[in-house]
Amino acid sequence: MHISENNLIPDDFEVIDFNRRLKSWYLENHRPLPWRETKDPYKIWLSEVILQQTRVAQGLPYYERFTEQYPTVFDLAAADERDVLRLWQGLGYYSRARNMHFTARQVVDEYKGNFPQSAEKLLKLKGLGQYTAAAIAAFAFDEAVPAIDGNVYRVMSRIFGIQSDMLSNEGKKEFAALARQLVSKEDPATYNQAMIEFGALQCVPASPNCTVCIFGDECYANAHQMQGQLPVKIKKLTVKQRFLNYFIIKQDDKLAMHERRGRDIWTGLYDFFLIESNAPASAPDDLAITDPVFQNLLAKSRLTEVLKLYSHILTHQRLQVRFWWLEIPETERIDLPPGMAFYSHEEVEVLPKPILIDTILREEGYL
DNA sequence: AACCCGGGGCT
DNA sequence: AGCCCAGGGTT
Repeated sequence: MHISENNLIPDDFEVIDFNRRLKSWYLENHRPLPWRETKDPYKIWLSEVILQQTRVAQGLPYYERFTEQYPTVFDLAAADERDVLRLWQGLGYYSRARNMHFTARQVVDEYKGNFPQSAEKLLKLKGLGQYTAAAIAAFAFDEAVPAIDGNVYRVMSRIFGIQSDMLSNEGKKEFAALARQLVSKEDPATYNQAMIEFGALQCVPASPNCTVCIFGDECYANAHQMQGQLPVKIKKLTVKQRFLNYFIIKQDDKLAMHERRGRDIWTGLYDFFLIESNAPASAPDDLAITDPVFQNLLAKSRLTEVLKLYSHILTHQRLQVRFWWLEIPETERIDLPPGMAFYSHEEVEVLPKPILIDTILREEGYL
């Protein structure tokens, strides 16, 4: 295959024919998903944010709950962030929910509830990057822009033999240039759905069945048996090991919790009094706690160790977590560490929590 | 450009 | 154990 200088598409490659066959494949093979049954930009936006770095099977129930609880952008804008995060609990990447809530309010306040109708304008909104802006523009407003997600990178790199690093800025530009040439001007909404679905169902990451692929004849990866090498993703990920020691301060069936703030993990979610250590701690003494408030707390409480050690894996961190119960007698008057407050059983249930915190409360029989 | 941000499922 | 997932924000 010869590739001309200003064109990533081989001279003998027919874009119109490619689009026709892709669309035909999509109409026969696509999954019926609820966000494909609507042109409502709000619901499309919601589905796109939920599905960022999240599989359909995992995101689907969340989409159903969100559209029921917040059917319009006005409902989401009127909600408390805490309730939005609670509904998001378990999906991870919680800044997605906080940004979505922020942007819902902006769309209501500045745009009277009407989303901007082009990818260029949508891109200015917080939480919408190149992919999501293009997806909403194409799906809701039929703009002829390519929405390039992980599936699409894979499909393009394999069919056209693009070996640039899809994670580098340079590589992204090359893929974007190719995608602009491919996108259907007649039906960009179906084109984009089809590219994504084709990557999800046919051109899968591992062991694709290329013998039944409609593009098997012209696919570079198939011809060169490079399905396992494409797309090229060069990532430098360092996984940090952390040791978390949680003290669940309990009095009169209430738990002391506080909202996490700052730039660490789980911002906006609630957890317990936490002491991080550089090595595993087998007893509170190992932690060399000098905080007088906590020392007083420890002196007046009954300490119970949770024997099970919890390991929690994040993309970039491996958490080794130990919990202790700190039960304060009902008659004891104590001060909590700064920022912490007691929450009743019912309140603990509805607070947004990291899945790890929710898990241990269930395993300990509290929830 | 590099780093940070969750959780689940599959191989 | 490593990889992937309808990525985006911050610095």
